[in-house]
Amino acid sequence: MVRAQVQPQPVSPASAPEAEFSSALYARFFSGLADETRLRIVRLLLDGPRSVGELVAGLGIAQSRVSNHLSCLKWCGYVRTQRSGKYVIYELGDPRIAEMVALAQGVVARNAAHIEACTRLG
Amino acid sequence: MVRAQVQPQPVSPASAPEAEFSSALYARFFSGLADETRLRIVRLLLDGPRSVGELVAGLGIAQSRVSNHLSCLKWCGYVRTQRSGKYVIYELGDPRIAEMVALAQGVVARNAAHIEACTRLG
DNA sequence: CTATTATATCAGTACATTATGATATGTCAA
DNA sequence: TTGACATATCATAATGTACTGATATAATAG
Repeated sequence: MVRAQVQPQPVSPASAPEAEFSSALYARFFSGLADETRLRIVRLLLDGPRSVGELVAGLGIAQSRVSNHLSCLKWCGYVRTQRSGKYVIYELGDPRIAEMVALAQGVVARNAAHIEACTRLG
Repeated sequence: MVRAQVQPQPVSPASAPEAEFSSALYARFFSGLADETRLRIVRLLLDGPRSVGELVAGLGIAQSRVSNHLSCLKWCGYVRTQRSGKYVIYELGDPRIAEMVALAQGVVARNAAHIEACTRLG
């Protein structure tokens, strides 16, 4: 990730025709949560909107790294932004994100040992 | 992915202590769905249990490739297996998987254009 | 306008994941 | 047994993604 050449652009509302299921699209979407840093960001945002600086502080990693991941999350619709003076405030883009994380929590809890031992991913 | 050296092993039931949230673990879990092939497999299994051969036929890709992805999905708890003679039958490992996919559907539909245009993932 | 702080972008490199093809293992039927 | 089919594993090559550090853009204060 993190090869940002283009900026996320606002998409005209309701432009998506109830998406006939494209696995490639969904895979890309889930990739948004398939990274530890991005997941930590989403977790922080579950508690409410945060500026980039607050996220950088909360995560304890380089600003450019955070910014790149935020950009990625924005593309996928996980977050949206709003400028406030010289700050940019990020917040979750959809209430269903929280639900997805909650559901995952149940499945992960049931399989934590397995997942931990997995030799392929992450 | 697909560097299988070890076999998924059964985990003692209820061995996970309601998981204090580990982002690394969750990221790994979501990685399970962050691949087009694996998502196609999950979709096929939404319709019911399938043998490996049926999945290979349905996907139209190499058997070893399917097998590797299945192994991956098994680690993460997305699927479970059951041998039936010389066949191995795969089925979804948890009803919450279907819910997660359904939720994602809503968010993706809302952001399809964005995600499609994303230059980083997938 | 200039300096300062906040955020975003990018090239290069390091690293991780995926696909392929060959081969191994398991099951059954004859 | 042996042969045939079903599934799993693995090494290697190809590809994709993440991190770093430098720099660019944006907004504000002085």
